[in-house]
Amino acid sequence: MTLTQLHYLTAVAEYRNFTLAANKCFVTQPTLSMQVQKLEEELGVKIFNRSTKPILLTEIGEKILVQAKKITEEATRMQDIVSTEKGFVGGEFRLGIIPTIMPTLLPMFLNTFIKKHPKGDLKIEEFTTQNITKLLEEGHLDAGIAATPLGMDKILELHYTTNLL
Amino acid sequence: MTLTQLHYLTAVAEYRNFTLAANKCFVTQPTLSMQVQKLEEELGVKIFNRSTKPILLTEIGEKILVQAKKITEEATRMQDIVSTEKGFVGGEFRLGIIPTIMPTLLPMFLNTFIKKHPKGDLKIEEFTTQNITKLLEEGHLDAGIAATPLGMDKILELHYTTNLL
DNA sequence: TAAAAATACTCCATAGGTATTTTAT
DNA sequence: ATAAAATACCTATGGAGTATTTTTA
Repeated sequence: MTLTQLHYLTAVAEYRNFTLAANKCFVTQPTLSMQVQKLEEELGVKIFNRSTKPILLTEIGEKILVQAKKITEEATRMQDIVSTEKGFVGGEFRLGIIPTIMPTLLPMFLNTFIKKHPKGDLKIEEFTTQNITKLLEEGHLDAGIAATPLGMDKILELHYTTNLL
Repeated sequence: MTLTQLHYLTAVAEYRNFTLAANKCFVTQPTLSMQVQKLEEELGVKIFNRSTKPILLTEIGEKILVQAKKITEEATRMQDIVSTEKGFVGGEFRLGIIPTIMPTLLPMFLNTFIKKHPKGDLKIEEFTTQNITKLLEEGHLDAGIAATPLGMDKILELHYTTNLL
């Protein structure tokens, strides 16, 4: 039993369709099918009833799904725990923000940030969207909140900051 | 992050010694060391302080260990859930046993069985060792308890029954 | 007959092993 | 000097992909 198999199992249960679940997991359908089969084999039971039109969980499959979610949930928390701990060792965290969304988005962000980084030293400054992206590239900001019509390309470049939020 | 890595991590934390932990996990010391290193690399933190005489967990390592135990515990429960469900769906469970060990081993077995299969319908009959192996092969028994000088080969043939006990 | 899951292979990433070196008491 | 962890290298299991063949509504 692997964590990957449990993720696949959860996806299939959610979408009730192997092909669709495979796409959502960014793997091919045979890969996902094989892993679910191996899990079923290891546990010695059928988790899904493939005969029905929308695939359905077997009786025992329902219980397996519940447990699978518990495990993957705890596994996710592992990453959170480490991120949180790592988050406040660096001390200062510099956030750039555009004036427009100050009153709306900032409270939401602050709420999340304070929960995750109670010891964090947060510095907030107002900038234009252009300056935020520039300062991020230069390393003068740790994160930025800006309007998104700056292109998905740019947003993807910031993936390394997402786990800090 | 894999469940195996979490098991290794737990073992090292318990024995405070990579070599000893490796033995307990039935792998070699380099294998275990590498997996712990990969976990540390993935999480981006040192879990153990190797400089101290008996290896010690780092501050963050302590928190990681707690979470690792939660995850592996839930993973173990998965097996239990399935075993329990499989245990009583078949209804009757036929156990062959040799007279010699009736008074000694049977109580131990019963204790385990009842815990795991509260709804199980257990049928116990006395047979000779030869008959037990024969009846197992023929499918007339679900499990047997016998003296082990019948050769490891025969015992290995019964591996599919071990998780029922 | 279409859409979806299962098979049959091929490939390669990596868990695991053996041998050795490095590092700390 | 010695016990233990790290490193280097090799092997092989199995996760993932492509192509194809069953299924079943």
